[in-house]
Amino acid sequence: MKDIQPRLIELFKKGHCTPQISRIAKELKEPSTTIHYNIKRMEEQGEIKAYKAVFDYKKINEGFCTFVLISLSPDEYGNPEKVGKELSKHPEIESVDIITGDWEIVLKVRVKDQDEYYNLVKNVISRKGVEKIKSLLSMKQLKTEFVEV
Amino acid sequence: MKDIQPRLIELFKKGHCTPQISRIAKELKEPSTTIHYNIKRMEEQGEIKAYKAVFDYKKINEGFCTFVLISLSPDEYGNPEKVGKELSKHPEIESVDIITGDWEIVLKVRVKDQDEYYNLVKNVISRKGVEKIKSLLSMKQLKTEFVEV
DNA sequence: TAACATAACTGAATACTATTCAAATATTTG
DNA sequence: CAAATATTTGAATAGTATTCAGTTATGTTA
Repeated sequence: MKDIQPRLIELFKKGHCTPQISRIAKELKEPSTTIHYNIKRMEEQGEIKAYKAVFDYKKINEGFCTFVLISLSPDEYGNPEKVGKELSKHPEIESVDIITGDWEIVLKVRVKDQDEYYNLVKNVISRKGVEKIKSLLSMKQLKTEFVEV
Repeated sequence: MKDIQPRLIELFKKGHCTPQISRIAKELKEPSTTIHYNIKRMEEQGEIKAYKAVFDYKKINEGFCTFVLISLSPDEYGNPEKVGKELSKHPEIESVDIITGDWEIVLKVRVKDQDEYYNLVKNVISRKGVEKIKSLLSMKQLKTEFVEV
């Protein structure tokens, strides 16, 4: 047992996949070289950022999912990008957006359970500049990353 | 000009990609047949749901991104899944979660601009059973679908 | 509108990669 | 501990991406 799976999950979250050119060609009824040409152009122009896997997160022990609304303290209020970029580095955080309204940042977070979530909030999210947070706990996920689950 | 691009985007949002087994094998320094075996098992067990592309959504004219908090009316309050599943069908909606707290459902939505968003709220989101909504507008996306952008 | 330049498309040849298979090794179960 | 099951692996095969050169379409300029 080499414990390949956790390493695969780590790689697949961010990329390590590639388009299925010939299947797309068949489906769109176009020559595969034409599909190839168009895909490569989209990659060069930066329209496509990555090819990655979507998981059944429950099955890979990341079934505890929350949206975290963050309010920044006055001294960091004008600089949400700095805080946001720091948070982006953490693998448990799926998305980081700077938003308008009552809150400055919204995160989507995936961890195993409440205990892990508590630790993440304590050690990562509640950092300098974060004044208040509100967690919306996902009870059930019907669609994620454009994929119905 | 065959206008391949919009068709590619549609396909890539949900799948039509595949793992790069030999590159993963090199990176993990394991035989590619071992990698192949482990990936296929994860697929069979349903741990991997899809292989898909992540876009620079601004560049593909989906730069207007919001989180939509939905409150259901008393008659649909006990049945958020029905409403959520309906909403899941729409290609502009990236994710649908049923949540705890003051709101029942949270969506992540991607459209071109404010006009398109207005139409989506009017024609799709404000349906029977949806009592009140609150939109959090994403000013800047630092990370999405685990990919830093 | 004609001449030119550039971008998009495509078939054939090639290089690369996934997949299959059979055998070896490791792990679990009774 | 024996038997069954799961995992790992190299070699052979099947399948797919990529390259290249030529063609067609589109856009630009005088």
